[in-house]
Amino acid sequence: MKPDIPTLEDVAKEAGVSTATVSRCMNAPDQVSKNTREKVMKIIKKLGYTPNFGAQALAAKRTNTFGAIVPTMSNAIFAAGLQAFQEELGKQGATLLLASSGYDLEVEEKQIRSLVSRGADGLLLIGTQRSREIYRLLEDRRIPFVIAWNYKKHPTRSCVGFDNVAASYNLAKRALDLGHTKFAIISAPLEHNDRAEGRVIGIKKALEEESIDTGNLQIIESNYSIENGAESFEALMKSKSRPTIIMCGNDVLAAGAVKMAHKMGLSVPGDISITGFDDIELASVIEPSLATVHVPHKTMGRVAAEILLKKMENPEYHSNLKLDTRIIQGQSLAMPAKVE
Amino acid sequence: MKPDIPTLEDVAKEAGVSTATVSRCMNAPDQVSKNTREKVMKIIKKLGYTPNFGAQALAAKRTNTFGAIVPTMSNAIFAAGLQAFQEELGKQGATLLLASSGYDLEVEEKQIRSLVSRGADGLLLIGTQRSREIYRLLEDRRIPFVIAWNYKKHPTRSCVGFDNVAASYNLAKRALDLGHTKFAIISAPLEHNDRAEGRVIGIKKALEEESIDTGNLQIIESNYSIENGAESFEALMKSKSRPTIIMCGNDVLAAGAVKMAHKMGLSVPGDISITGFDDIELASVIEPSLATVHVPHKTMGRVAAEILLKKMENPEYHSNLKLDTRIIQGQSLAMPAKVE
DNA sequence: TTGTACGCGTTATCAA
DNA sequence: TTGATAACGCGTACAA
Repeated sequence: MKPDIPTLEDVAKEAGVSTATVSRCMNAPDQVSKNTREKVMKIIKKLGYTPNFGAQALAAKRTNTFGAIVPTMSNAIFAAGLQAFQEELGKQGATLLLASSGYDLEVEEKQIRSLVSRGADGLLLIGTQRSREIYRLLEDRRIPFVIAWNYKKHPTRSCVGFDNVAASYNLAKRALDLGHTKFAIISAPLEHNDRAEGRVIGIKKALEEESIDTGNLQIIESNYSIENGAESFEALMKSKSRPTIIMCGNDVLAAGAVKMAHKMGLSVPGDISITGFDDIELASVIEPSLATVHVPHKTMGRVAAEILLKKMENPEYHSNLKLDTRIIQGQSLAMPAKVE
Repeated sequence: MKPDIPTLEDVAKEAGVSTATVSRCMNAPDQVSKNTREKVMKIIKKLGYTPNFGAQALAAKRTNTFGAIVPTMSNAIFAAGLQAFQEELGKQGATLLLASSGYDLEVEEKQIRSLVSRGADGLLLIGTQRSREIYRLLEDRRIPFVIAWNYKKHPTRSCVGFDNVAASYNLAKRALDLGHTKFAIISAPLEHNDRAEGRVIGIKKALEEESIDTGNLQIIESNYSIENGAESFEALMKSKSRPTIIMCGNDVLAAGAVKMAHKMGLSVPGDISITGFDDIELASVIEPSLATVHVPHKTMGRVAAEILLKKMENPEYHSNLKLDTRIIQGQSLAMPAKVE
């Protein structure tokens, strides 16, 4: 009556061989004669045997499972990257354990511990900001990990990302070249988010090079949603010193800004220029099309998987890979109406 | 030199108690005297002990891990639903094992087997289309699963979804009421996708009720991307019998259609009405705003988790939950230019 | 090429 | 309240 789950032993008995032989059929087929192998495989199929993961992990000390912790799955950029990450892992028969931290470093830390204790063979992490102890934990246990979505040269750690500061700097530079001097920023929350932080830093750097005071630069921090982008935009445009350009930390916030601009009867880029970041599909649908920064999210996910798999084979392997970004010259960025 | 990972035994020795006591400290704290418990917990912290997952699974026969298989993570609707699913699980200390099948039923089947052998305590699946054997496998092994994103009454299986047919029917009905008679459809690929299929069926049903011939109704199947939506739209508008309304299987395809309409110098909804499905954020940013169907994706993810957790406690529990959708009356749907 | 037998780190049963 | 100890299912030396 019990729907007993077949074990290695069941297969062995039915096939008239030892459990060791059955085990070898699955893990090292060449060590078994073709004859017995075929016999065993038939029984395996017949019984619908699948190895017990716990036992396997316990005995073999590896799980063929990789963990990833992203701030959120609702963000298209992580979704696309994860998709690529998982596809690459899938090719090697590995599985993905996924958690999302909600941009909370403590939650992330718990999840790292959880994934580690679940025997993750390797980890994909976003950004570099986390406690020393957690890095220690990973390094002590020799758990390969790779950091994505932010580039930071490091002698032993691996990362695949891009230079948020430089990308943002370049975009701001372009705005300056067009004659803009009155900037404002709508950023994702900066705390515990080195990507968002980098993007703001890049803008400030560009402004300072042109001797524009960044002391009273207006920066609104806003959670990832179109609605929030719209609200922040409204607030900025109602302030006493209207900017001529609003640079947004990501395309979603920018989309909200554009939406609100229309609602307020403002022309983009006639009355106000708006820029985004990420180049998600959304950017091309908005009218006017969004000036933004293209980031190779899928490539990042795929490469992260590759690095992790290489680290599995050779623990000494590491790689700091900086991917290129490029500015998408959308119509939402143009010269300011009146250059003083 | 080895960064030996502490085990239950290490903790037991250091604390001067038995392994059983340490185990109880973690799993049934009330069965241990406050005194020893505190002593043990201190050692656990000190040594940085975390239970070995494999061993735990092997001994306890449950993993506190749930699996989910989605067609793709790149689709915002699944991303949002998964996010909610995971958050709900997280509250109960459970973790998510995630895989994506790329809309391939065979891949999905492999992944189900993989997740099962990994000891997933329960599964979230999308849609109802899969082989009998796989349902048998799950039911034989008494693995709780819940089907989401499509509703189908069933005496023993659980699902939380919505009626794709009815929702789509209602939207088509509204278009008919406005006077449209010449329809065309841009759908997601229909094979192995009961949601997409249902949406087409709903439209056909509405048309047939008005005695509109659906025999030569133009349906283009198109993969999920703005670009594909645009191409399909162009093809339809260049055909000899131009429709007055194009109903799209999802908002992303619809966004592409709107984009191409602008490019072709066509006014929406003046020259052509366009509808979407899903009501992702994108729908509200497009101009004109998209007429679409709101689907409670997050709720679906959350409820799916709740059902699964209930099934864990009581294997007999099951629930067929139909969530409501509602039509979003966007500006992209209006009366046709000339009603004949 | 195949089989024997031990160990992996927990949980859970049964005594004490 | 605590401690021995037997599973749990598999991988893998080692032996045959």
